[in-house]
Amino acid sequence: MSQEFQMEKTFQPQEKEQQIYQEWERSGAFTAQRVEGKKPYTIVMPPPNITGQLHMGHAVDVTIQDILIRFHRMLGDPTLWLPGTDHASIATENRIVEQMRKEGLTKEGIGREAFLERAWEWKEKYGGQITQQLRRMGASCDWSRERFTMDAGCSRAVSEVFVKLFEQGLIYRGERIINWCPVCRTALSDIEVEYEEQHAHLWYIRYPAEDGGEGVVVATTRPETMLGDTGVAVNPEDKRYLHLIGKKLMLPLAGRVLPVVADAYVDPEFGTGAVKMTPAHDPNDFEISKRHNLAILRVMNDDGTMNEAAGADYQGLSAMDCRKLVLQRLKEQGYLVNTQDYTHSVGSCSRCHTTVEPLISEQWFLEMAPLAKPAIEAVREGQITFYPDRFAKTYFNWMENIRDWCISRQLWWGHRIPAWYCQTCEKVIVAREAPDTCPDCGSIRLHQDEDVLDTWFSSALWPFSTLGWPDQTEDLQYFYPTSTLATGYDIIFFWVARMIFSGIAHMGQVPFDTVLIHGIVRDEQGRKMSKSLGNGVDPLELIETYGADALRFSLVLGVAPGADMRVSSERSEAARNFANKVWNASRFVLMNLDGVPGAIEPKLLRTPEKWILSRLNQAIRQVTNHLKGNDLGLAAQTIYDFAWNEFCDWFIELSKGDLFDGTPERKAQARAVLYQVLSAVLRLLHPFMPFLTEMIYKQLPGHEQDSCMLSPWPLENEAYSFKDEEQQMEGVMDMIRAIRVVRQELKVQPGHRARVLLKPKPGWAERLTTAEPYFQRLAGAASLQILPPDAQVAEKTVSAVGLIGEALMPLGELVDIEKEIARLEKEAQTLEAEISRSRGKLANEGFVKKAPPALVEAEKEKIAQNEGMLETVTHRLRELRQ
RNA sequence: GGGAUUAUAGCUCAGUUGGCUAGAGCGCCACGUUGACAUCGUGGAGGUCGUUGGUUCGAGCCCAAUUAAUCCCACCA
Repeated sequence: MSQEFQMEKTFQPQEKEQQIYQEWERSGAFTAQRVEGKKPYTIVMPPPNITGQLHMGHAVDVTIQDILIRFHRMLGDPTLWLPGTDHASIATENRIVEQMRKEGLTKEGIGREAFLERAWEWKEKYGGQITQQLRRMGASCDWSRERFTMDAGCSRAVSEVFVKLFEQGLIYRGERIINWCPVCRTALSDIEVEYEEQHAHLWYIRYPAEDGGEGVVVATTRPETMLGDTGVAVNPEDKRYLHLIGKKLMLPLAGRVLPVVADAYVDPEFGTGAVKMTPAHDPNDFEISKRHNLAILRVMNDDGTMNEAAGADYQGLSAMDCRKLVLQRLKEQGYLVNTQDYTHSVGSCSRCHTTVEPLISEQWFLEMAPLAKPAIEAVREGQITFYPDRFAKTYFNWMENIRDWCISRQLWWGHRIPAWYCQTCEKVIVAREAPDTCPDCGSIRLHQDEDVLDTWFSSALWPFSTLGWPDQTEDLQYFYPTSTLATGYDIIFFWVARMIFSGIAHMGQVPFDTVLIHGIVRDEQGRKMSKSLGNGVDPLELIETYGADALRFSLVLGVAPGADMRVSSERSEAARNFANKVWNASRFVLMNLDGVPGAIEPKLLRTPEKWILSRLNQAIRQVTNHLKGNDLGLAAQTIYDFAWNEFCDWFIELSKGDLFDGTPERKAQARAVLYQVLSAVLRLLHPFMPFLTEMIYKQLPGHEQDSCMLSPWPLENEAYSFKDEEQQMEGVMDMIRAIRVVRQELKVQPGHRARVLLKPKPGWAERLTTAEPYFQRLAGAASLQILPPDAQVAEKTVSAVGLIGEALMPLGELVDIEKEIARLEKEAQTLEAEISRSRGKLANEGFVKKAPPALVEAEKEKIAQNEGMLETVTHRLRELRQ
């Protein structure tokens, strides 16, 4: 062991991780370089909101992207991972309002300008916090290119797009029924509304005829809206109501006169077959009313209270209070004819969970159909691939039924809509820069629209706005379109779909070729993590306890693409244990090296060395292919298995003989192989566990000045493909396992060393001439003696039967004949069952004729092996029974 | 109402174009301080891959039906 050797006995991630990250960042290695003629690998990071803390969703996002980025960096691709943050208009504004409320302040009280100042202060404070936390995860992104959705460049892109779409007629302003959140006091888009089933009532109310006749009974879930009714609709085919069509009804409480109209939309089977029309507060009523020219009467204020039009008795009441009063009055006056329990879904604001009110309002909309069409085609034609591909269906399903997007928000924090209204001539001016005068009348009395844009309007431009668009920057030309977009399935609609149509519309090219979708993180009980449940697991805490590498590894190992995952401390613990295993294997190798090992001499290699090198080749191939195929879980599993089961459990143990007691020549080869395999393992593992691997890599003799992150990805080496040695090792390992089983079943003390007399199958004797140390080290053998096939052993022995022959161990008084017979009988049974299974397969003509020849051969081989073992076992049994 | 997903060891989950004598981690049982690691080692028990049909030489994997659970979308008052 060298003097300066210094590795702790267990892996202690906490101390070193941040230091390593700082070194990486300082070195400039994250900064992307454009290399002409070389295809770059680019990811734009889904920008986390500046509202707060890193959560598990970010942790998954970041881990997946960082794995891909580090992999491609090591492959030698020019690699850009562009980070940034999102202003998160409504989420941030709510948080600031909340903060102000605690100080006794209101938005309106301090005014727009002061509010925006506070918002920018917030951004400075918390925007930096989350990017620091991304660093804790090990995210190797290019901070020199960090962007913010509201920085000058991104804002310019937003204006540019808005103006362009307006000029194309795709952005328009209009009065429509929108989803209104009375608490956030803003319009919402359809996907910002979450629906859930609620137990409610269906109230049946009589609307008498104008002349005092019976009229009709209507059913409603929202009786308070009757104050805004302007008609009643029935189905034109409905015989019950034919006589009323065109007649007038009297609206109870309000006393207004309502026309009865006929519209095919009305389902005669539902309720009473007569529907009250509240065009200002229901999207269907709005549509029907437009067809029949019914009046539109809005009875609710922006804060969810009833307005003047609702009537003096109701003005100022909340919708709920109004409902109670309306029902009471209807009851008193005899109009309420029935009340039914009823379950229906009610929409709530995805931000504050207040019930949204559909109401008519003048807003800005983006017409979707013309944008959606090419975006659907692009995915259909394969310009973009979804992984797993089923999410393409989700995408199609949404895009094919898409409705216009309400893009204006009655908020202050965000991109202010670049529209100005002339207060003299009422012209609407949409422009990139604030105009001085009205182009029509020359007036200088211009007023900018008060609203801001939906946060996702700017996110939709992220893949190109961050690269400098609308300028044709070198970055934009080189890095666009980007490569992979990794995100959770919960934001396919919010973000992925919108980036796709925006990229096509403004860049003429799709924004990325691959969409890698992951699931959401759940708690140990499988529940969604949420603030209200308080079941969120803090990734930073896990980093503190287990290290960032363990957290990262636990988020990909054993996780199928697109599948939800549960976090549990067991998972992190398992990953931490693996990190420790790698640490200790490295520690062992480093302890036993003496400077930089010499080259591997293929001619001097022994079987286990050829075996591990050959197996390494396969591991490299599999990990590489899995990573290229976006199967991160399988890639992680492959490294895990190779490093732990093959390298640690077998190879390191097998190398000890040479390392401790070998000739100088043998020692040198053992060192060289250990060094080479360890180096490859570290590099294969680096994308998953960057800190650990970097720490160890720098300790490898000869690599003190190198970075694992920047070292080349391991390649398969044809010269190290040794099929025969792999087979040999399989045989040896099988024999060793067989001996271990026998020893444990007979309860042989581990310290009790037994002579092993091995009767090999034909062809194996000469391959086992140097195997003694392996049996000594791993099978508790005192010695290994190879017997001729016909040798008679006089001593009382137990027998372990393996693929390559029979191992006899004189265990003296330990041998319990009865036990031994029982054990062998069981073994014989297993073998017989297996042989008959194989026979059955081969007896099947179809199998022999149609299955691949290699498979048929393998089956025959199995029979031969199993028969050989069975023969040995039965022979042995005969001897014992004598 | 439409679409999708899941159902594999006690628990949590892998299983890439059908070839599996079905794996891992945790848990369980037994043994273990042999010069990297008890955050470890060795061995073991434990599954008719939800159910029923079908395609195929061959099905955990493909098809159909069925049961159960979950999720998303949808304007039925």
